[in-house]
Amino acid sequence: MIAGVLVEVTNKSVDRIFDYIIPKELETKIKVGKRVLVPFGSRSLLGFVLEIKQVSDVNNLKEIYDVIDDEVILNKELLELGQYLHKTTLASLISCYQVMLPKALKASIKSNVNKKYRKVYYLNDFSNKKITEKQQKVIDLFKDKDKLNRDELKDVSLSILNTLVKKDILRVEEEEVYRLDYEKKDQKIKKLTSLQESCVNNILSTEKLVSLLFGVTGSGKTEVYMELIARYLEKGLKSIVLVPEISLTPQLIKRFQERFGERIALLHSSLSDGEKYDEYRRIVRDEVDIVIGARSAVFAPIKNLGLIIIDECHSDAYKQENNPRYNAKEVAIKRAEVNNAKVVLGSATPMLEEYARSLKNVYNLVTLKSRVNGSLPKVELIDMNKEIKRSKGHFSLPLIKEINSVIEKGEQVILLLNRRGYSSFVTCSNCGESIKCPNCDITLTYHKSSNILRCHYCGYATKYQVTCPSCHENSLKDLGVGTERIEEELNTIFPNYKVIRMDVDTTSRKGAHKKMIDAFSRREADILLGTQMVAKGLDFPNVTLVGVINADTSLMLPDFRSSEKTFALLNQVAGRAGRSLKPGKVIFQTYNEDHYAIKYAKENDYESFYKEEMKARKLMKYPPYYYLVSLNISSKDSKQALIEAKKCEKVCLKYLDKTIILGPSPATVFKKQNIYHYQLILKYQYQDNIYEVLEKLVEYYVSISKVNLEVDFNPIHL
DNA sequence: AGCACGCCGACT
DNA sequence: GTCGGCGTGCTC
Repeated sequence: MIAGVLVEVTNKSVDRIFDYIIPKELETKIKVGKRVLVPFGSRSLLGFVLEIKQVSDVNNLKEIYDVIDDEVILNKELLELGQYLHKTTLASLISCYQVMLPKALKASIKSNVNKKYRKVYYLNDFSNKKITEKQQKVIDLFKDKDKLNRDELKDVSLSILNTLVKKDILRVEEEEVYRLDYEKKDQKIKKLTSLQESCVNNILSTEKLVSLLFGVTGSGKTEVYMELIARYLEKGLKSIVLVPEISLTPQLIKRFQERFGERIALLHSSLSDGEKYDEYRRIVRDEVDIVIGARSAVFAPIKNLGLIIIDECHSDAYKQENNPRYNAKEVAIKRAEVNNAKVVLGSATPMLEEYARSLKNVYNLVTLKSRVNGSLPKVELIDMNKEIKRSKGHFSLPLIKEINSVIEKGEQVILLLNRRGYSSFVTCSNCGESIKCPNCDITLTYHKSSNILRCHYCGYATKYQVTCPSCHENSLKDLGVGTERIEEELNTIFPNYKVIRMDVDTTSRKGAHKKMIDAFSRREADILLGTQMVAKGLDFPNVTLVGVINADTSLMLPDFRSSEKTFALLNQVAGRAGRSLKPGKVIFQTYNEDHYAIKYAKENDYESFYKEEMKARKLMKYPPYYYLVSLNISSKDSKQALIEAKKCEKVCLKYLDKTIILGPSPATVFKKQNIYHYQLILKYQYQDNIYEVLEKLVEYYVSISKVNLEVDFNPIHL
């Protein structure tokens, strides 16, 4: 018998099936979807068995060394889903399979993630054996149990146990354990409002595959999700809940655990590889009813899948920005089709694509217009063009006043620093030069705590010095605003208020995020200052003021979605205020009072924003009116990169007759890790052959090792 | 991707 | 004469 194996090498040139002879002794163990160890050239590699057959076209086959798994890793659905990803993203098939699996189950010879075991002791017959007093005490512990694990025997010294084992009174076995502990939570079920109830019924009764739950912040979308999950469970159907990584807060997890107890699996980046492996195995073993996780949780091989919920469906976090460049929303819809399941998208600010599909009746539109508690907070705009003169640092007088009055009342404040694209960098005030990475074409980011400048692309780091390398004056200054800087300003303006700073730097340590949120909800601080993180999904009833330091920085990005992103961010952060009985207030500081994204965010007027933005998209031929594809052509040799980019343009011009082709132009980051990047943008409405043509093009570049072509369908950024 | 093979320069 | 640079080509 012959096995067709896809090996672990993530290179297009070997991304195909290699045939191997199955040795007799492995014939019963080998199955499609299991991992095997095979000889490959001069090395040994892991690979997935994708087919088992009688004959091969290749002679001189080698033999499979070994089978790795007892159970199948890639079941039928995952096998097909991988093929689907491969076809729709043009990424290598092996990378499509790897992305679906936790590290422990990827085909990788280097992975050392294993099951965790602990010792369990069983009591044997001990009649007519001599037993000391201490030993008897241990035996007494077994009085109504047939086994005890090491934790339950932690008061007993190991030497006593060892003696008992030697005397054959106790028997030891290794027992597999899960690493994650679940605190038992008291069950809480909130009664739904009649509005929420009718949303649930609407979604349950729709014929449509996808429903869009369009609900303002604080309208209780999570309650709707939980009720839907419960109703599906009554039918024996299970659910996957996707949440953007950044919104997957301990608060949210706790709410689900209070409702559904232990039958939840979490798949989430702050878990260790071992913990993820355990959670994955609980899913495979059918020990959970609900999977909650970030993007890749959409691949969770849960049985009897009935419902996939995608919360904050406007978030760009559902798109993977490296290969395979898939979008979890599309995968969810694909899985729902295959499993005869339903998809629920939820957001207060849906992506234009999603709202447009709902208006066209492709999706079932369900609206949840009012808040559970009270009304939406009042938003005030501060025109920083006028206010900057009387401001202290980045804080306008009205914002300072408001912060004071709120904290005097014993209430709390959230401050958002809209930092996108504006991280802290260093510029020479003499010659105007800013410090760039020698390998990549971007400015280095200044990290104050360690006093180094670091490149976010390649990790290059250098010590910060005041001497400018270009004009040799001592004039290098730290510009741009970071949360650290704002924190300092806060400490100067409000020396008596306690501030918690939450950003990538302060939350990277495991559990740090949860600690900060807990501390803030216990009112151990007056102000929570942070980046996007503070805008997403947090629920603090005592927060009555939300301030946005710089509402408009994200408008400046060279990105066709910048208005949409700004609107969504402002809308969300505003939603953090006044979530309980106390009314909330929101202040946006801005230099662009009249921009429609700011104006409609102030009014909380999604529909008007939608109409205005749709006009712009139509005019500029952007989604949802046009589909986009971005091609990235790269090479160590910048000239060759351009030559090949022009070649690609020619091919597109020739075969893609109904497509608008832009470029080639230098990519947003032209030089990255000493490789030069050119970009082509394709825009089309109807172009049936586009996958075929681009697949051919990708194939062609497999054989050209000096040049690389990457294709991104429906890119989020350009 | 790795790793072997192979063909040229600078060293004990 | 040999060590080692990295360009090229192959992996069932």
